[in-house]
Amino acid sequence: MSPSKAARPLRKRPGHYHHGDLRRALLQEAVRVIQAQGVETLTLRAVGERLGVSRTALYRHFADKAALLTAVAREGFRVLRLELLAAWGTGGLDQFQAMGAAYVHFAVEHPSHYRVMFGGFVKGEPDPEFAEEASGAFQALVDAIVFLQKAGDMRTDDPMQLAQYIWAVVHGVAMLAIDGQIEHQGATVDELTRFALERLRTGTAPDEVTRPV
Amino acid sequence: MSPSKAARPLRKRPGHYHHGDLRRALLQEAVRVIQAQGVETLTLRAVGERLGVSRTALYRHFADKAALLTAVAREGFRVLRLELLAAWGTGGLDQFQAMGAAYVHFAVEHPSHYRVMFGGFVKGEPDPEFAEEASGAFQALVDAIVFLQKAGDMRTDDPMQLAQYIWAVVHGVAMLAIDGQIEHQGATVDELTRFALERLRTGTAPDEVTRPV
DNA sequence: ACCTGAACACCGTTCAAGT
DNA sequence: ACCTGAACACCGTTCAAGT
Repeated sequence: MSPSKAARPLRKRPGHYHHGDLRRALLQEAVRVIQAQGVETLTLRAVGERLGVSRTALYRHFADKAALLTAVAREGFRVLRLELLAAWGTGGLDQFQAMGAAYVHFAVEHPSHYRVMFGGFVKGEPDPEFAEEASGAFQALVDAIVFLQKAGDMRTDDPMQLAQYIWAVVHGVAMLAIDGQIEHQGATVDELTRFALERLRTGTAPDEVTRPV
Repeated sequence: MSPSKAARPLRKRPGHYHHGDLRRALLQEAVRVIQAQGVETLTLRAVGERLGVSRTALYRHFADKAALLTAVAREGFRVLRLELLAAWGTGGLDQFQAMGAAYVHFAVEHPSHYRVMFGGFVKGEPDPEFAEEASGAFQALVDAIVFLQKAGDMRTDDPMQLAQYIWAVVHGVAMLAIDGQIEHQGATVDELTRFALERLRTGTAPDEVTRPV
């Protein structure tokens, strides 16, 4: 068996002074632990040990534990944005539905990531890069809404307000799904997601009582 | 200045062996700390010290820290249910809107309570009393939906599914509000709540294209 | 029954010192 | 520049002992 040929060394070779790309390895390992066992079990000491590095080495790359979590959240928003954009594609009402489904799907596939992103771990206005990534994902939604409005497929309220509302809906479904509150009641996440997106579409449809022909 | 005449002694009188109602005092103090500084700063040692009690006295009343938090969450669901019922009153479409507003209001007024209730601190199926309280609040919503359906004021989908959807909407708004993501964008929580409830109403209205007279 | 005090096995973080 | 190892000030939890 040859060792895994991962692009980056996960573990420092003993005796070697430098790790190579410790920052990336730290992030990767943090995500792995969070994914596997939850945020609250993440300890910096265990991360260091697993990487074959002293427990204080981390402080060369992150100010503290909160900074590490912020970096994880930032990465989460980046991936989320990409998946939203992929679902949206060239745009349209059906693709908008797909975007909503992709949102919930992301949360369900990366529950711990999602919790770090929205769990209140990122306080105040700490990291500008984080804020940029988060608002980037939000912007993908706003853009889609404006597109639909121009096509006459969505009511023409303030796009920002619509975006916040729609975000709240998928965010709510995602959170309940992660907390297991949906399946606990005999329903499935997919069913609820479909239903929610259908209600959402009805609720945001253009109110053209008399459609101009 | 006479001392506050609170019904229960917050602090044990030194020398006295029993506290009086330590369980209630612990709960009360935990809520105070969480409210003031957030869940993550809550330490059992500080709680004990503030109550003038050893740091292990707590274990006579709660199995561990998680059990204390579960008790806080349970109390939160109880208060939430009461406030939802108060807003609903004798029922009706307007009262249903008031119920939604009351939900968001509760979250905004008790953000740390709310975080404990939904932050994933309560794992698995630990406390039956907690589960009962949580599903009691949910039931208030289901009952209101059935009422509206009978009155012909809401579409007649499965009430459970509708309830989950509506819960997701207000939950989403509440979470975004608590995270400061709404005001961060120049909007107010009240505006978004109003808008969301309006869209919600449109999306769940009975689809009677031809209304029977 | 209820509370105490010492002890255990952990944390995150700091800091002088090494390479 | 980057990493180390000891140390500091914390945690939650246990347990024999007191009343």
